[in-house]
Amino acid sequence: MLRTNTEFLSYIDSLYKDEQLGISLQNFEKDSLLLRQGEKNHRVFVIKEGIAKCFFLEENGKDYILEFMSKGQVLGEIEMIRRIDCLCNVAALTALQVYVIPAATFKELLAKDLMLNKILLEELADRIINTSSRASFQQLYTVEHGLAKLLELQEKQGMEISKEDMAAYLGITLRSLNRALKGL
Amino acid sequence: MLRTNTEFLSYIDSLYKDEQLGISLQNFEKDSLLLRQGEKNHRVFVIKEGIAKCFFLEENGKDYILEFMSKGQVLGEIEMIRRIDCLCNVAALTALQVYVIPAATFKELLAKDLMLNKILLEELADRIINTSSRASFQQLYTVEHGLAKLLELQEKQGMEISKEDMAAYLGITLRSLNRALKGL
DNA sequence: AATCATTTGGGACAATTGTCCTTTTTTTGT
DNA sequence: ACAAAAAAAGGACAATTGTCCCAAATGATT
Repeated sequence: MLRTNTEFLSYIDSLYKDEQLGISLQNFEKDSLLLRQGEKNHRVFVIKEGIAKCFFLEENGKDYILEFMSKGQVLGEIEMIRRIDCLCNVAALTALQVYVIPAATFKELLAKDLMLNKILLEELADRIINTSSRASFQQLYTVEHGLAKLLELQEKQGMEISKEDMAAYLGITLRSLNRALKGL
Repeated sequence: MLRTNTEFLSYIDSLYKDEQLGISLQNFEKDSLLLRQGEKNHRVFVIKEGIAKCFFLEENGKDYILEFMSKGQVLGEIEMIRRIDCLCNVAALTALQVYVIPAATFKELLAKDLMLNKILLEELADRIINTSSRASFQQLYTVEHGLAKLLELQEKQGMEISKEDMAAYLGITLRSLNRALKGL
């Protein structure tokens, strides 16, 4: 649930030293938006420190949190690979330090660097496993099952999530979350 | 919803000619299982003709259909990339003709062929877009919205799906599907 | 300490969905 | 054509979830 990718982090750490590539470090404060759903994007972020959330804002005003991202997670790469506008919003849940890779650099590496390709393939495959397992689980089990799983993960990661975010992660209302919490 | 990938199909078409690679063609009859959730897998399939469904079978006995796959779609690649047992079941909805790529060949290509890497990255990125958008939509909108969208897609693809599969795709019971159909 | 504003939790009712089981329709075999 | 079997549809009730709104708790300000 809190995704990390140490391999990607050390890969990018070493690329950072090569000044040719124009990779920089940037800070975002808590609650700022790194990517805004539907807008153009021209860089790729890799989280060095902190936690972000990726979420859809649906037309009916409801949020759905896809993932919580931490060390070594890439942001904006899907948009770059598929040449589309931002799929979802990405917001900083804590202060963030991120590597920023310019579009040109990322595309060049994609076209030439087998190591990047390998790491990305593994990351995307993993996300598919996660996202699809979760979709299935959330559709076919009760909210209480989903909540129990979420609390377990949260415990294990030692991470605290606001109730609003928990509800958005489960795809339910706050009211239902409160009820489910009682029921445990 | 009915995923295809013409680029992948022509790529594999040309690889097939190289006999060194040991890629073969195989037929599956309607309703047969290509991959069984939880079992080991040692090859990658690419659909040349026909339609398959990927679905989870949850412990409570319910099915959730992830995708309907057709021409040019890869099966088993995630398992190969992440070295895991089959994530879900894959069943033939129509008679199928598929290319079969041995594990060794696929891994070698992964390690050396930038073209394969590129095509796969684009395919996986696209699946993430699909799966996550759908998860969000299904969680945050009513069944009727989801059904309307499904019927629309089905119409557009000129594909017919059994009611049981429609329900499994929407993650609801047959009873609920029938009710929703009335409601339109 | 008192007041106001903001956040958090829950009551009441309506709407949605699941479960179970019966009824209706379709298919199959003779 | 008809009976038997199988598949599909729907009724009735229970459980779950959402909506709307109010009450309690918390926090900031004077």
